[in-house]
Amino acid sequence: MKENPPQPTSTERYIGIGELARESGCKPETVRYYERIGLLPAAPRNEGNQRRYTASAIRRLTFIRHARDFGFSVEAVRELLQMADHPAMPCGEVDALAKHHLAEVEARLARLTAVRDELQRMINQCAGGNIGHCHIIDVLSDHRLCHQAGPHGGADVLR
Amino acid sequence: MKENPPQPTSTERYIGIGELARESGCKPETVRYYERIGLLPAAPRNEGNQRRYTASAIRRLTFIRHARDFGFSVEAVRELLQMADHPAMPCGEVDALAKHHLAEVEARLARLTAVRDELQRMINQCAGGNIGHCHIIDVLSDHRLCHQAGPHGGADVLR
DNA sequence: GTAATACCTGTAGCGACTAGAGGTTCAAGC
DNA sequence: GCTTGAACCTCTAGTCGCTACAGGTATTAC
Repeated sequence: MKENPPQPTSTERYIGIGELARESGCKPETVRYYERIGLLPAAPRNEGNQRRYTASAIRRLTFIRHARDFGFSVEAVRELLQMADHPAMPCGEVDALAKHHLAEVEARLARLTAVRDELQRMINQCAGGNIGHCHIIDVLSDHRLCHQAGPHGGADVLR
Repeated sequence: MKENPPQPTSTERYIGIGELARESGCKPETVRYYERIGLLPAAPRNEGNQRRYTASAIRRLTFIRHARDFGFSVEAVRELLQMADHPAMPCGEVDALAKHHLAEVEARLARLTAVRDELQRMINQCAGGNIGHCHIIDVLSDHRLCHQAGPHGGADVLR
């Protein structure tokens, strides 16, 4: 089947989902997933029902991947995309979203750093005998042996 | 119905799942989940089919929670528990597991630190105009504006 | 013409829980 | 003894952000 897509500016080059995925550093499944959840608009199809994309889709998907790489949630990316689609609006909201995310990243960093320090301490203090006298097991058994007060930030410390 | 549990040392005090959960800092649902996946042994039941626990369950669950707080995966916790159950064995494996986990934590820390720095940079450079000239949107749109080379560590940078 | 590749839809799985429905048991007060 | 409300039971489905598969169709290269 020949390329015969819906009618945008007819000089534009169309690519398939595989090439789009390669260009923007993800997988075709992920592209379809983003379309399904509405991060990407439904792509026009050729006569064989396959999705055809233009350069603007590459740009949008690259933006999404980049924001995701920064750890923004899909919902945050959705908001960022909406904002990016309105260039005339003031960028206070973008700023706020980024700052909020930064704060979360910093909180995670703090918890993760505490966990690393405690892990290092318990490894350093292990004398290498048997498990009955293993400092690592001891620390895991008894929170009072930790240097930090309180829990380490919950089971999702790494998220 | 009176307390009339299966017959361990009959002086031991039995508690319900709610108290166990409170004592060890998690929820009853989580306790049942841990039993289902085999981290906790199936608890003995009273005549009304409710789980009854002794102090040893509190210790085991506290160990699990503490290890999870450190970011050990459930599978790693399973291994740690097996090791802790054999106090006469040498603790080399415990040590190796902890060191492996430490390496992962440090890798995450490095990625997260890079993300934080880049986030900070893009927020600092935002002049506060409109979205069309927003440095945050620009950086997200174009990876070349990042100071770091390569991707930031994938979408799961925060895990 | 044929074979390899790319694409399609729909569904299920991952990890580590969490939440809810709909029912049973327990503990306490009267 | 009765009633009330909290705690408990099982089973199922939902969370997040994909990823993988099954079973089919379209395109492309030779």
